[in-house]
Amino acid sequence: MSSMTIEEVSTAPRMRAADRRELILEAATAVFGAKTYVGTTTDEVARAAGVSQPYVVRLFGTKEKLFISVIERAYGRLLDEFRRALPGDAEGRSERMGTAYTGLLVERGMLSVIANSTALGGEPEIGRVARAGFSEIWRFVREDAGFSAEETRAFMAQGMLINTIVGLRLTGDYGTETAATEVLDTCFVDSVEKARNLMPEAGEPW
Amino acid sequence: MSSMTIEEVSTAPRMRAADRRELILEAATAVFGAKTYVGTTTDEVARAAGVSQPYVVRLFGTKEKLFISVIERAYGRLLDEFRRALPGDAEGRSERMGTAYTGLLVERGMLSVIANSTALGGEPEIGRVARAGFSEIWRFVREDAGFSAEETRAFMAQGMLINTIVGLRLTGDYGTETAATEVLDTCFVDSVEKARNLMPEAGEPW
DNA sequence: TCTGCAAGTAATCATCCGATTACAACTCAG
DNA sequence: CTGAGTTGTAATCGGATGATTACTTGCAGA
Repeated sequence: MSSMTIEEVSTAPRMRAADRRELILEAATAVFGAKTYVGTTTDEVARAAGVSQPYVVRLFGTKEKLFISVIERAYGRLLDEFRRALPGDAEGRSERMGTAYTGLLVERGMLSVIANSTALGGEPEIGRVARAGFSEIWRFVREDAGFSAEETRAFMAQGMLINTIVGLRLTGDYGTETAATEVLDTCFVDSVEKARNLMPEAGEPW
Repeated sequence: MSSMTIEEVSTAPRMRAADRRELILEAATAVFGAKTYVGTTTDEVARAAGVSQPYVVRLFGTKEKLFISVIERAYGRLLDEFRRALPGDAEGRSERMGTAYTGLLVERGMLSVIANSTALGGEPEIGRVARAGFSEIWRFVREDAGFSAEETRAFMAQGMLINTIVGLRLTGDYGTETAATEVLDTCFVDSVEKARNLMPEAGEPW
């Protein structure tokens, strides 16, 4: 009674669990994308989402289940964007889908999470989900977009090269290093600047 | 004196440090390749190499420095193989180099380690080495092998797709799943069986 | 032969991290 | 208005892991 203690806002503002889940998934995508699955702690995800670490674990069960939700959501978003890129002349389809892919860079960690998932085939649970995601994309490109097998191979390969550019943080070397300059120039013919602005820099995570 | 205790061979057979280093690098490549950089413990590497964990740390300083040695060695081996694939008619060069790349699968973890390194551009030290490795390969393909920029892009992209096939453990789904079957058929036209035999299976690491 | 360095280990430490438990506060149906 | 379910946190635990320390053993050259 003698002293009035300041009421600290120690808890996050109330929110329905479904909304909180989505918010955590968004934050988790950014953190997992920047630091890989194994390299990320549930506490970092929690802090990025503005909640406590135990709450993240309780909402998703385990870190592994959280990551599975993250990559399922990422492949889902990718399919959404590809679907939106379908309408229009068939010749421009590949380019529109490529633009849709790099456009996902604005959603932090989205591409990196997909790239990371393709390295985790050895993990029993995560591997199954990652293979399913890859297969679904392949099937979409092949059937819904109507690419030939060879066209699909080339398209997917190009996507994996873009993942590498992002993962390696090659944009920082553009202009000063030959390989980085050329790979960016050939991958993003006349949209290099736009692509560079969307990508993470070399100085650490994202 | 009353009891004769069995002399346990508790220490590894003596070896010169340089040889031991190479032996550890080989084991580390396999383990890092199977479980990623962050997911691997120095103790696992030590056991795979048949030495104690502290000795691994002492020989390389830190886990990070060990991994850097591993990826430098991997890019070096890759360049060796590419060099050996150069001689001969120019039209077959791309195919010979592709074969050289998949041939590296026999050296456990080699390709996976390279793939993993391309996701670690955010790590200050490792990122620098990984970017240098990528640049060196690009430069070789471009200058020594004489590919055009566009040919180089396509060649590298194809390599990244192969990394994905390995990382996802797609070979296990060959024949039962359409996407896996098609991607393997298009990537390894008439050498699918050979490639499958070299690749890790889905059931965990390698 | 002996001695000094190189090769190697056992034991241990401090830290980190995912998970569990127990509790607090908000909200809304009856 | 109340009480029960939902949203959320603080505290803490046990196991793992990278690194350090202190020690042992083998070997080659003076």
